[in-house]
Amino acid sequence: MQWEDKQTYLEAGSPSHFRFDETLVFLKRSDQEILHLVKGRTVFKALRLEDEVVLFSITEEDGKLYIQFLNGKFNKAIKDFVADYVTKWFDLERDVEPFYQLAQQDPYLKDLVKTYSGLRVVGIPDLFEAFVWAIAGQQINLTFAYTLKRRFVQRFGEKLDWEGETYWIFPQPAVIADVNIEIVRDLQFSSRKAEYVLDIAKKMRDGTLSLQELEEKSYPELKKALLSIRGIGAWTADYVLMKCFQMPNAFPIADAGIHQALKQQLSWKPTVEEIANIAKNWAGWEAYATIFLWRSLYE
DNA sequence: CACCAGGCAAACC
DNA sequence: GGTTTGCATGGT
Repeated sequence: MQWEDKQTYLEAGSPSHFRFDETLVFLKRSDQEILHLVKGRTVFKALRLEDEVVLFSITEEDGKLYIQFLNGKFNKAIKDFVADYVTKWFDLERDVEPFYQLAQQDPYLKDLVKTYSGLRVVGIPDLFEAFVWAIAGQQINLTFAYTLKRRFVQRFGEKLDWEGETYWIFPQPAVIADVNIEIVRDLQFSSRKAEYVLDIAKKMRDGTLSLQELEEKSYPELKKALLSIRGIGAWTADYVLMKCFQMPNAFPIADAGIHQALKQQLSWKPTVEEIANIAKNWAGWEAYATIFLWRSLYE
């Protein structure tokens, strides 16, 4: 992904099989989302890197993507960081042509890839955020999961006020590592989930768990490493591999949403074995099959 | 009022 | 060892 430096903004050609408007649909799916703001066809987001907070926007026009820096901070380190973040966030670097090839021949995907053509994985590049979101969302409905995330961010995160809007930034592990667990429980995290989140925050603060170290590993090694962490089971491991590590073969097969989406096509609820069988045809692209199935659930 | 949600670990046979 | 249970609350 080549982002061209235009001083106060970056520009890149929109990749093929990418529809910015599908990304926007995903980003707008909850009105409780406070980690970004969508206005019209533009996304606004704030990020912290070291000792600076950067506010930027992303939009698309005439087949080109633009990242605009809004609060006067755009040195090279910031530009590189934000360009990398956005590239991962929207999975822009992936050649998804092979997925479309197989999906067009697949009975469960062929209509979906036509209807939602250009949909990509919208990731969670921040590892700690990915863990917290996945753990918070275990075994509860998405509405309540968003409520938990919003409370967590508003209680522990930092914010940037800019031209009448508030931009929240997800808290760093070091902040969460030292909070009283009772405060997290008061946000209506279960005791277990609060423990998981604090354990992970401590590991990340202490450096015994880090993105750099994990990035070196292959899929099976990485999954094994994640499964050894308390609170991370098979579903969460694959969810994080898909959303943070951008692994197209990650597949949270026990996911309730996958089961529900396939149930609508089959008119009965498939077992995990039946899904594994169906998914043989998706080899290497299970994460992409998953997001199209999820997409079919919100009309 | 049941039962299910983008599950998991600990307790229990 | 495989199976059951508690967690938290909102939606249907």
